[in-house]
Amino acid sequence: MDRIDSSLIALRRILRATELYGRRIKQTTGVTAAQFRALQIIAEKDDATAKEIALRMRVSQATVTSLVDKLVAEGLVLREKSEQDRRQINIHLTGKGRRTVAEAPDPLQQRFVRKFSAMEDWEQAMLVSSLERVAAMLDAEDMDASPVLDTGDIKHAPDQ
Amino acid sequence: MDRIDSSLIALRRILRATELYGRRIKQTTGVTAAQFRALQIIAEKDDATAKEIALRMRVSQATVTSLVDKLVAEGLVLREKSEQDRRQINIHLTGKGRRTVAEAPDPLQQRFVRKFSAMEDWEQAMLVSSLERVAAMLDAEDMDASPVLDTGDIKHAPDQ
DNA sequence: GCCCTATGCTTTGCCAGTCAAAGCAATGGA
DNA sequence: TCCATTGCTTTGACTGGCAAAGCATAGGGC
Repeated sequence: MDRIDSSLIALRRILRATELYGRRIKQTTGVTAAQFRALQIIAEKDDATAKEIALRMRVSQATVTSLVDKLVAEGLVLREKSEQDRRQINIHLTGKGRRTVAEAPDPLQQRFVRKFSAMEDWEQAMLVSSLERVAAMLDAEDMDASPVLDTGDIKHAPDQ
Repeated sequence: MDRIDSSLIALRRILRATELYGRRIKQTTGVTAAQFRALQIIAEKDDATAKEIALRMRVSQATVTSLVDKLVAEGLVLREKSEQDRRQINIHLTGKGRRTVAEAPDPLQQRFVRKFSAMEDWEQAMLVSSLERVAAMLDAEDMDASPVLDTGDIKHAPDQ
């Protein structure tokens, strides 16, 4: 087994792990991964327009509409017409939404953070540089990825 | 920005890159990523049972049934009752299926392989060990991942 | 040889995410 | 005043995914 195989297998495992965690979360909690991602983007500045979310998530506006529909149904966000430009809709968090973002459990990310924190300094450095290297290898276009995995937010990861 | 953030961002970029590539392939080729993954598993031994595919892909048998339905509709595979155990179904490739697997373009994986090959020996080694480390951090259970990314197969990657 | 349980797959019915295309509403020139 | 543009939603469709129920076969145990 050569290194190319090994690296591809490892990548595949990473991909699969996030996929499986996503599914599990969908089943156990109310908010799904995609919905939560949208929620986080809104939470960053406490509100956002549909277009903004669509651009950040790299999905169509139609998709955002349906995601936001669900968030509204859950009482996590509210729609409100912008006063400046009444075509725009400001989507902003409710108290419940804010709480959800803050408290959302994220087993995958927590797991990562916990184990990462336990690593030696040099190991951490190596890992970061390797991951960034791989990311650069894979993504063609610019990406404004925020520090967010599919299903969680580092900023609020509880067990540090 | 600390290392945890950096590593999570990099991970997110990797995830997103594969996600976007998957979408692009879905749009340009007939087969979707999930369907192609199933096809590859079948191709490995030229045939497979539904259960086998379900286990390898970590999805339910019901899901496999629907994926195979689509592959059958596309004329890529055929279902055939096993002679040994008539409860089992052998799913095997057609000529078209074999051609599809062999020729399927895989920009993401090709890209990775090309860049990986261009790296220094020590860099390759570091990358492999880092990726495996991360994979181990993320996946709880054992995983028998084959050397296959979401959308392609290293065995047939053309540009070496 | 007959039951009964286990096994392998499909069917049914559901939900989420995603898009394209069409539609509606407001903006902002010309 | 009109019209093109912009921002969002609606509609309708497709894929992936699951659980539960159903169907057919296999294989013991008696």
